[in-house]
Amino acid sequence: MQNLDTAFSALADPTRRAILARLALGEATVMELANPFEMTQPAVSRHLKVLEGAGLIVRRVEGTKRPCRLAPNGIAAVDQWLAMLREALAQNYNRLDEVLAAMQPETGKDMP
Amino acid sequence: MQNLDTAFSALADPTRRAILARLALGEATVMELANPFEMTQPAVSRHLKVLEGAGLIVRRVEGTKRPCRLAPNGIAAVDQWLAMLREALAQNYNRLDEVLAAMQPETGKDMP
DNA sequence: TAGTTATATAAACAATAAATTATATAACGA
DNA sequence: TCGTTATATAATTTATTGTTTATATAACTA
Repeated sequence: MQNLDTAFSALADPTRRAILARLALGEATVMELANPFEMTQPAVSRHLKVLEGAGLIVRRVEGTKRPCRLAPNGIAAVDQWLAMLREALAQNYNRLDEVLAAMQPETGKDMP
Repeated sequence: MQNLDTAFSALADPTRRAILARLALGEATVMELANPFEMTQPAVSRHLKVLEGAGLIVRRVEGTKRPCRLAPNGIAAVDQWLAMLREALAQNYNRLDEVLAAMQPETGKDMP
């Protein structure tokens, strides 16, 4: 699934996660994002393009500025996929529970 | 945070996600994982190494086999980070709610 | 012990990605 | 209109990643 590829690899970069964390506080322009990071403006522009392509942020036009904000449903696909893993882990845990419950409680056996 | 880097970039590869999805059904050896994918065994071994390095899977030794399974808390860090984003989005949504609530309800205006 | 099976590691290569510098576009303000 | 500000794009370089083939290790099996 292409969407998951782009979303996860967008999230894999620490600068992009920092940008998202900044946007969690509210809208910001490209320069407002570029300043705190020791990084050139073109570099930040590219990161924003990646985040936009992954559906994690949206931008509007305000004169010469392009304020960015978090996309409301940006992490939906990622959440859904991870939910599958979580569910599988929970089921495995339950299965382990069953195994432990089914075991004859043989006295004196040391079980880790 | 190094852990998030490795976890997210491990999840960014579709083959590795497919491996995790397979392991969601239960333990599997390297060859059991390699067969369904049209991919050589060394390639799968490398993917498994990446997943193990990211803390997403664990392996045990069973004779000459190395069965893999999902790591119980593998996605904990990822979950936690994404929870931050979700919370931020919810807060932004509440803020929007406040704005809408504070607006004078001018009659006849069409509001989406 | 010899052969086979299961996995890991190394070397090599193509493709991708992140960064920088330099330059383009386009709106604003004097 | 001219200079400045905000952002985007292009070209280039360096680093990383995913893959394959070839080879190594190590445990079963006959």
